[in-house]
Amino acid sequence: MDAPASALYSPTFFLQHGRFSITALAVEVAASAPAPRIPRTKNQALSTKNFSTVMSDVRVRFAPSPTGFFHIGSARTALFNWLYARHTGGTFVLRIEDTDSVRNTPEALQALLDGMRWLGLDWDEGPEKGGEFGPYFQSERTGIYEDYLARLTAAGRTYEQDGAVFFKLLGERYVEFDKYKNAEIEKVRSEPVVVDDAVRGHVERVVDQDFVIRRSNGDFGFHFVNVVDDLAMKITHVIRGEDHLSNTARHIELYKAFGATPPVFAHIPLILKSDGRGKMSKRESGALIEEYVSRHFLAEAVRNYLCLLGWNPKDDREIMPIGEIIERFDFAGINKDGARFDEQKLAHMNTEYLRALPLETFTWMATPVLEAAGLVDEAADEDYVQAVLGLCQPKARSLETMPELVVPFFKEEIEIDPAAREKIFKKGDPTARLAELLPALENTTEWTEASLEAAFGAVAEANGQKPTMYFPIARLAVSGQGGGVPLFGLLAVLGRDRVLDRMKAFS
RNA sequence: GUCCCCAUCGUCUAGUCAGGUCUAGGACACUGGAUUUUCAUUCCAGCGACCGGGGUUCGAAUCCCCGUGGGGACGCCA
Repeated sequence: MDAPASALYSPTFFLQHGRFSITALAVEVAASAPAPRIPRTKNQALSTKNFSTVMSDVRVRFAPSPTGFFHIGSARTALFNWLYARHTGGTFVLRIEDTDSVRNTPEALQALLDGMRWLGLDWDEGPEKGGEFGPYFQSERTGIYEDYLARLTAAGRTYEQDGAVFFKLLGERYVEFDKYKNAEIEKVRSEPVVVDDAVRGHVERVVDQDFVIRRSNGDFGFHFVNVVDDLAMKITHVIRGEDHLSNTARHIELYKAFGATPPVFAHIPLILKSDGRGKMSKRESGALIEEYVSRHFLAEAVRNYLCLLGWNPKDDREIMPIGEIIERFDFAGINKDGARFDEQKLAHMNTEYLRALPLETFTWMATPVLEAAGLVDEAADEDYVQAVLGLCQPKARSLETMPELVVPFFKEEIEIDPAAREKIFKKGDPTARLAELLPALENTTEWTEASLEAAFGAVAEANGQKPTMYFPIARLAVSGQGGGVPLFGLLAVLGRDRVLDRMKAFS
């Protein structure tokens, strides 16, 4: 944060260092939104326009298996691949590993594609998009696998056993008792495979057992199809979770058997549980993208947080427009150790993004949430809604909690919060204060924040009280709550009739 | 059990590759103040870490070794 004094107030400084650049984010979000007040759809695409990239030969892919929901770890892997493609001006391929026909359903695929779109991860080749290296569903690529298998067989690198096809390693064979498998296993003394990982550096591992590339039911195995597809689709960089690091040696053996040069591998750290042991599993709270969609998180915030889970720009920047992240994203900034998932920090980022939104956009996003809560309907006065939300935005923590904040504005029958009520009554009878307030408010000709504030001041003075004496009482009577939006904004927006009625009704 | 990867505040991390500027910086969380005459805003401060032990060196968070701890892989799952 050290900057020469002269640079302190330059726009550049703000853009590079300050939270001020959050305005740029807001603009970005706004730009991605359709015209204000059109109901927000779930799959609002996030704009990634407005930054220049140079085309390159880089080809990366995200290859999920659509077995249910969109896991946060998968999303982060997709995100890193996407970032790298956009950073290099390369191509981002989406390939669906749907070889397991039992677990893969159309709904699962839809959930995945929706999640990708929600996060703004657009793919250049893949489902619904096509491309010259298709098909992009593994279930439709059997012919290709047959061809590649034939090549391996022709080279004498396969054999059949129990109806399955095995990949045959090169090297001297011996039999050993394996404690883990609790059986005698045939092993191979093979040369260590070297992986020059873009994140982890030089890694060596020995593959000492032949492995299945085609199951006895005819399905091709993961290692085989993965390598064949990456080869056939001319993938140049494989960015995936560290759980695949030990598989990589096997994959490289296959590349070598095909006489091909392996792609660059980049193994990214795993996302670990918030507490407890091990990696984040789908059962963990907060593990699924769907959860953030349904809780009305801002996709930009989730994406920004995910970018920082395992990668960082090496300075103290955290909240950044996606264009800046794309510009700065590189393997050098990727960490090696697993990162625990911190929902609180995500929530904080979400709040920051929410507050930075232009009011129009904020209104456009919050309205459906209020509708879902039954507070607002089609007939609602748009100006009133926007006035209310204008009051709320600076105080809002999340869209999810907006309804409880705005209840007094949209429900005629307010409920008095017992705890807040008790706090007030402990300090003396509030109805006496209200009685002092009422005539003054009834006589207030103007109904603005300023005039109301003046009226409160006059009442306080006339009764020898501090104005603060009246504030919490008025708030409780009018909203039923002990906290919330600023008092005079509350009174002004609520309007004279409602305020007076509620004060009179309060007991 | 075997192999691979990793190791800085409670959490995410900067600093490590090219050892000194690190009495270790930032963010979240937490605690305490201030300001906002009310408030779920804002500001400030505090708390708080180099896993342990050996080396190498004038000097180590940074390099080496050994422990320990954490993570992952070892399927006819992907």
